[in-house]
Amino acid sequence: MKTINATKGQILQRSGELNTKVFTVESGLLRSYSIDNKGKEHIYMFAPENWIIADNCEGDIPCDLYIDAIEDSTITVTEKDFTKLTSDRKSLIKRINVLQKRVIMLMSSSAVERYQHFVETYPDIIQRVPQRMIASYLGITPEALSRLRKEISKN
Amino acid sequence: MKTINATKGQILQRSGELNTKVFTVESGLLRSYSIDNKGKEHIYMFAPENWIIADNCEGDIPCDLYIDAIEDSTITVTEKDFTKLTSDRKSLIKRINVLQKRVIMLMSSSAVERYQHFVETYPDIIQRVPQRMIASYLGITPEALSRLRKEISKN
DNA sequence: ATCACTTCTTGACCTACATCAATGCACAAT
DNA sequence: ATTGTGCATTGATGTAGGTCAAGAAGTGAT
Repeated sequence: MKTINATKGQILQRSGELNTKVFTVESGLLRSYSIDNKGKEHIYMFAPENWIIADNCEGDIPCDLYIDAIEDSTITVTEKDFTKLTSDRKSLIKRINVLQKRVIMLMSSSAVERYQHFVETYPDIIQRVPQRMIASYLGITPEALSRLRKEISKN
Repeated sequence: MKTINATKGQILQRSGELNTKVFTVESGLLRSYSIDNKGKEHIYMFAPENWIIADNCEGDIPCDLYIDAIEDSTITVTEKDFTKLTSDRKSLIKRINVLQKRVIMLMSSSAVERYQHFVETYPDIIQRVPQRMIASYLGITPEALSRLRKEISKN
């Protein structure tokens, strides 16, 4: 654990990095964001004084988020130590990670992409619930899901 | 902590309830969802076997989510006990709660509503970041935010 | 003072998805 | 067999917000 100063615009973490750290903002303002396949930024969160900001991935997994300073900031940086976590806290962090991906997807992916991601991630659920519920989970109407499936099956 | 059986369609928790429980699915399938002001359902999550499902609010706060059974299910029900939580776990749960609200909003609220909610929730952030970043957080373009602010200021 | 740079705004047009309404289809109850 | 009920599909049309392009206004550097 150490304390660093970051100047406005300085990037502290890039998407794809491993063994990312946890940043605690002493003063200033940080943000985390992803960049989609069209190069567009999507802000996941802002972190002013006393907030903690990090990508909620495990150490050996490449992270999804960029983190940079919106203002000149003072930050303490700590290692993630998953070995020290209770299984209980670990599962909370995993849940946060799932939600992080969901938020990013809702902001940056089309209905087709969200559907395909859902099918890959929860193939078993698809078999067990009516389509209108999948639509409701994806944030679209049953009509839209029906049409989009038709479109996908053509290719 | 007790074990119960729920039949398909049975509602286990309604939006607005206090002191909501934590449900662990032994067998079957549950879902949690919110209902927006137009009466439309938005599914927040599915919970098959071995998943835990709950509204991530503190005991004395009215919850946002309905929970019901999509299949006949066997579930263990436990009390939330916030007094027993480490502050560390408490803050993870709070973060999950914030993300829960964000996911629901992204699925069920208009850009105007999301903006107004942001202004109320983070009035300080608004002062410190350029509008285009607010737009990026809300999941809209800077142009859309500009127009929407103009519209709001008329009334 | 001027230039470069960024942000915000505005206009014209476009598109992904919503809404509304009708139809077909499967399965359960009588 | 028939009627009902919920789900999926399809068509026609509507709309929130996106895209692209052009100013306008502020800010810092030289």
